[in-house]
Amino acid sequence: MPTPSRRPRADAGRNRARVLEVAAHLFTERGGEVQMADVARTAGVGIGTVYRHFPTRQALVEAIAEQRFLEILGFARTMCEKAASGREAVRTLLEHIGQVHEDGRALSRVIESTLGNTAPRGPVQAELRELGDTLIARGTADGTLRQDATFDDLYMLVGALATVARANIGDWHRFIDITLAGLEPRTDPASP
Amino acid sequence: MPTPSRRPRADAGRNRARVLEVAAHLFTERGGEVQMADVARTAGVGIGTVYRHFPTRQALVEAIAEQRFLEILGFARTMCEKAASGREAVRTLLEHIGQVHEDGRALSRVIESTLGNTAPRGPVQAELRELGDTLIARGTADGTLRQDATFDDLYMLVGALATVARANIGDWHRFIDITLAGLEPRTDPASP
Amino acid sequence: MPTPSRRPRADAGRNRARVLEVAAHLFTERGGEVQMADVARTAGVGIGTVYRHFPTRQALVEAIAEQRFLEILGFARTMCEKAASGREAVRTLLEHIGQVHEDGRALSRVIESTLGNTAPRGPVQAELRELGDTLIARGTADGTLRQDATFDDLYMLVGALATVARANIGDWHRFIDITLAGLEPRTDPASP
Amino acid sequence: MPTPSRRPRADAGRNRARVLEVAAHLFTERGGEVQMADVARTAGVGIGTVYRHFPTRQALVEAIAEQRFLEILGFARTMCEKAASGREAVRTLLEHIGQVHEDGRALSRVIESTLGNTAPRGPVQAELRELGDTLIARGTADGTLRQDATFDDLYMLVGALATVARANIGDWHRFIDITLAGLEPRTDPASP
DNA sequence: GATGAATGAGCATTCATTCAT
DNA sequence: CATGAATGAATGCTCATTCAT
Repeated sequence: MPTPSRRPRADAGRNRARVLEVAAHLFTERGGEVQMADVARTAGVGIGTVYRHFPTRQALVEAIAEQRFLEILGFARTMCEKAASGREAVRTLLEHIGQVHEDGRALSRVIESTLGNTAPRGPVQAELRELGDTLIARGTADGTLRQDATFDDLYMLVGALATVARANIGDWHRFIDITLAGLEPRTDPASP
Repeated sequence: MPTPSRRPRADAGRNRARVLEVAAHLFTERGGEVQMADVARTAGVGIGTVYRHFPTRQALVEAIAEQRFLEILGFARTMCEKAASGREAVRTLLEHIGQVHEDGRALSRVIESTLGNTAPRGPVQAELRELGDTLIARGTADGTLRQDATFDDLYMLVGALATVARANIGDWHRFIDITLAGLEPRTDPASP
Repeated sequence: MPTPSRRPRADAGRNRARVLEVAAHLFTERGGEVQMADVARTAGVGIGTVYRHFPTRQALVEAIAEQRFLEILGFARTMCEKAASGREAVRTLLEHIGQVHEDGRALSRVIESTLGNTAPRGPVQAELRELGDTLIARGTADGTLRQDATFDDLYMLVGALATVARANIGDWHRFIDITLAGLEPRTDPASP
Repeated sequence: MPTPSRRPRADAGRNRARVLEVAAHLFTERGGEVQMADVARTAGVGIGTVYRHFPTRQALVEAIAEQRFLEILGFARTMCEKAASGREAVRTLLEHIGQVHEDGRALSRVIESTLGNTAPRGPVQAELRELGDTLIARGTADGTLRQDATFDDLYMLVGALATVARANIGDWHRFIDITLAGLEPRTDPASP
């Protein structure tokens, strides 16, 4: 790894990145029982350094969560154009999110218990919103999603999916199937 | 109140019931910050007594959760027969569950963070399973649910619904709508 | 000491007294660098026990300070009647207080830096006030103190004396001399 | 302000003065909770620079205290000659000192808790001593102070006055009154 | 059975000081 | 000379659980 000498020069927040990476790793493997001191030790820095960059345990978790959002956002942008339809675009996104939560169950639980279900702050939030709106619009336009589908529906389903995937409540692929079926245009507007 | 003298009569597990009731109350109002000592004090017993009946905090939470399951089970039995169709029976059940979690958000969070998503143990589990199977069977029989709908689907959706309702992720009534739409018989076999 | 077995029965706050005694000792010898854990260890109890009786470091210091006040109060009552005059009664009191602060310099500093100059709360305060008033009244009545001497003067001088004695600013006996001379009846009302 | 470019000219100890000034300000306003980093930030320098000039927090406080002594010394020199008598000269000095401590209570406490009651080192000490001796000598010579009054008395009373003024123990003007009365020539040799 | 005092490992956070650049 | 990122020992406090009475 990029750690030539013990105390490089700390070019800007090189350490910050390292701490973040290490923390994500530890949370993923050991969950909430990870202590700030563990993070520091594993990252090879003093605990003070961890606190310089993340003044609170919660701040650290927030940073990790934001990083995750960014990864998902990146993936979503790439995939968005390749999908055959609006619904398939949503499906791909959901599958990715489900996988992220399955792969990082412990981390997911830490984020959930620390931040509740707070949406990301600032620019990320705006980008997320924009992306979601785009997907929904595409689906309603090409007729692969119900006309009344909204961003809020998507947001809600993502939250639910995260729970299903991280808590191992059932087969989250199946959850996506059912859910997307529920978002299809209603053939029979008056359900029997 | 029923505490005339210092030691009323120590009737069997009168205390157990009292502790359980008080604990549910406190968790509902103050969430996870409730301490075992609070429970004891509020119940008017020593903390040792609490531990006699519930050897662990987790055990106490489990007992509360089971009680909840029982209430839901009771409601479900009553409602089951009145519903117009299998799907409507499921809807009624889900609506009830959503309401329970909305009304007891803090308690819901405590249960979630303490027990993860562990299903109830013992007899309750069996009864729950039986009830669920019955509902699903009725729906597939009367054609108001997809033929491939299973108990596991229901279990998963209940878990997801609980999250949506307790974390306030969105409108859980809407969640039920989408979800039940997804469980309808497939008019268009084209979707995977 | 009255510690037959390791965990006697903790008759009421036997432990409380022990912790208080030990804490006073340690503060007297090592001053502010004493940690709560030290107190617990030295007292032979768990740190939780210390916190049970004194929920805060400040609370512990307050208790020690109050104890000191009580000792002084006790001494003052005894001495009050034996003194030849009001002024001599005040002198005896001041000498005692000076001695207490000289003997417990480090403890005095801890009390000062923790509580500032807060007067004792509750009943002790009232008793102190009463005693002081009595002394002043006697002195003004028998003509050994200035007619305009007040309790507030005494309170202020005690505070100043405490500083002189604990900080070793000078000879506190001399401070008392000067101070009492200043409280004598004014022979010459218009000072030259 | 004198910070045109990033590094003005680095004139000798221009920084030292700035840090000193800023630190005194901060201590006066926020007391002991001021951190070294606050001082650096407010002074617009790096924390390393603060430590270059004052190798220790205590050193910084000492420098501030010395500065104060110098101000008082300056005032004393001016006033000394104008006073009507030795006693009045002492009174004027004490009034000034009381005012300084009242105006800078928080700073006073910081100095006290950091330095205890250490007298200033080096030349300032000598000047202070000389001034005090002069005042006392004048008072004993013109008969407005007791013949046995000494510099140590004055030093002690100043220390006590500082406590009264900074801790708000009582009316420090009254303290000066009583104290000076105690330093008057003894009309009645009866008292010890 | 009941009681509640005692336990003590565990934890997040602070801040004066150092030193590589 | 200046900078400020890094350091890490120190600290007060919590709370589930135990056990002597």
